[in-house]
Amino acid sequence: MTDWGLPDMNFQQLRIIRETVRRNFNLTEAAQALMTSQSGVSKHIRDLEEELGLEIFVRRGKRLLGLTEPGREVVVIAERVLLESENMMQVSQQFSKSDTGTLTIATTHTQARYTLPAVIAKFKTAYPDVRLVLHQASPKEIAQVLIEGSTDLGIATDTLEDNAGILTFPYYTWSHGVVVPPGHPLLSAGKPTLESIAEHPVITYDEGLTGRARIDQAFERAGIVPDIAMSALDADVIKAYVELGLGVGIIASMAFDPARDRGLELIDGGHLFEPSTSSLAIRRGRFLRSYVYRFIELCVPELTEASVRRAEASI
Amino acid sequence: MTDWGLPDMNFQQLRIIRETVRRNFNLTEAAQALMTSQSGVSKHIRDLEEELGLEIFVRRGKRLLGLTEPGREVVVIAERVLLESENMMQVSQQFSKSDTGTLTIATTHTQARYTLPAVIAKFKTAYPDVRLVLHQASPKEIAQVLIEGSTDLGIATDTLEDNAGILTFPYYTWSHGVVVPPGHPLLSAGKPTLESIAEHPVITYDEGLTGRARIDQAFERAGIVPDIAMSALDADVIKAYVELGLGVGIIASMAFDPARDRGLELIDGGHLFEPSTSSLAIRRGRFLRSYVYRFIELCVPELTEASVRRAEASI
DNA sequence: TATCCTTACGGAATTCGTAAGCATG
DNA sequence: CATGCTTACGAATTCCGTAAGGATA
Repeated sequence: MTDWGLPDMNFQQLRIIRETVRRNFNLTEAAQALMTSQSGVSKHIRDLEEELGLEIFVRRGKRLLGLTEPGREVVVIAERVLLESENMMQVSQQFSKSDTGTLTIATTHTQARYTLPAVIAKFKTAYPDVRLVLHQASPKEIAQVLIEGSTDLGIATDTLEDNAGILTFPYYTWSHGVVVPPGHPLLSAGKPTLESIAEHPVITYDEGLTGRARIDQAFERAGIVPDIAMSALDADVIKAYVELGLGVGIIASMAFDPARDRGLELIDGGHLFEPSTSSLAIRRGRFLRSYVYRFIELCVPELTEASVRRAEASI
Repeated sequence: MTDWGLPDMNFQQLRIIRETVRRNFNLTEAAQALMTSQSGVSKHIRDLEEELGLEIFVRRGKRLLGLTEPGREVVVIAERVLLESENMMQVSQQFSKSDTGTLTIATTHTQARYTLPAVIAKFKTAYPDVRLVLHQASPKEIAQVLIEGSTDLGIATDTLEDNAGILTFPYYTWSHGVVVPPGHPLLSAGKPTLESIAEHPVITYDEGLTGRARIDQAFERAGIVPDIAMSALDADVIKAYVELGLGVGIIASMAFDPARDRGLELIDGGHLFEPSTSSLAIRRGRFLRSYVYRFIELCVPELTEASVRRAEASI
């Protein structure tokens, strides 16, 4: 080419440096993720560096170790470019196939199992041709797939990372409850207290999940150290062990279904634990198909497309 | 290629649709502007349309007439992508050659001739290796080259178009003055009034230039219809004709230099005309080399890089 | 030694541009 | 009929992937 100074990078190069960063500077992995060859990846990086006239990556010998100072800036811009290019595809499909496509939701077990089914049922009848992908993940993973751009919507209770690229909206507020087998002493002593609960082994969520922080907080404030006999990733597991008599369970109250969970009793815990709020989360700057907004509206009627867009526009 | 759904557009395609819009949908011109062939342009557009699965341009037969509804969206995104890709080049040069490069300023005659020389002199000593390009243009053209991205900084007095993509900062405030040949009757009658001025033929700026609106406004409010004997693009021309005795001139007062303009006298007009404000303007979202910020600071010391960036970040 | 990056090189795919064909005003 | 867009097709360029070479932990 004639060195005319026009930018001559290409999208593949940008994808490659983005992926290289995501894969911790392992070109082999990056190549696999992009379904291409290492050699191509290597060359593309060198070409881009040459074109920009600087080194993007810090190298020791032949290994890539990290980003240089300018490299950090370059990657940030590359991510913006790629985000917009993906938006372009989305916008196009919005027009060409407005009610078909894929809605990808990353969420925790609790939401997927107890909250979303009703919403999803409604959504499916309204948009039968939208393929729904439910990606079950931890809050941290949810934040990651959001910023990566592989997910439209994240739904979780706990910290969706205070990442500037992620925008959250309150979904609904709930509190924990206590589940016990029928005939359990806690059922006959009036409203249970933290103290009375702590007399039994406790089974609840793993750390960082479904408001576990609220539970720890409550006991800590009361100066009580409960005997956490077991912790699990989801309420179904907890309930199963409570049913076996291994202890009392503390779960999100919406995870209790009187009809299904006949072998258990739920005691409201609103007076014991701070309420938790589950949130909807989207990637700032990502174009969302109109049905994504419809889905959000099904979750929270006040969250119209206009209001979400407005929130995104503000800092 | 395997139709894997990954975006497979390239920058050239985006440049082409952007340029096609700018050239009023004339592919021949767009091709020339991008230094490539019409056929390539034509094919690239069709390829992109096929990839996106929609028509970007409205066609009648073989002529392109405008943008389709989705086309408008696509072009907006394309412009963002290209803006960012250009930013990437800028950022790179910022690092690789921090104090060399080009500063492109689009401005009107008045600024170029009377205000900027002092600033530019200072700038040149501070940044001897920065090439300075002064693009003299009308306010409307200035707005255009700013949004096009071919200019770093715009400086003008009059409406820099209320384009959302352009960010303006007040530069300095000034008012018009009246220039007359020595011995002119206006010099001996105390402070001139609009009435007394209107007794003579008036020579001033063309419409839309250098605060001409303020002049018209003043006369109109006073219910006076001046005899605009001649209008010109710049003060030098006006002064020349005033010197020939064709009338009294109304010019920006900073365009009068007592040392140079010995054949004329300036009468202050601050009591007659509303003051005008000249502005600095930049393209929102465009990365500016650090020396551009230094230049702005030379113009208005309070306008530091940080404050400009802050203004840009806010809506 | 196993992993990982770079370079070399041949083949595939894309892009480009000339030229001819055709539509529009 | 002059301008402008499209298509065709050969040439130039770029991109890709295999394979070999060399560096690193």
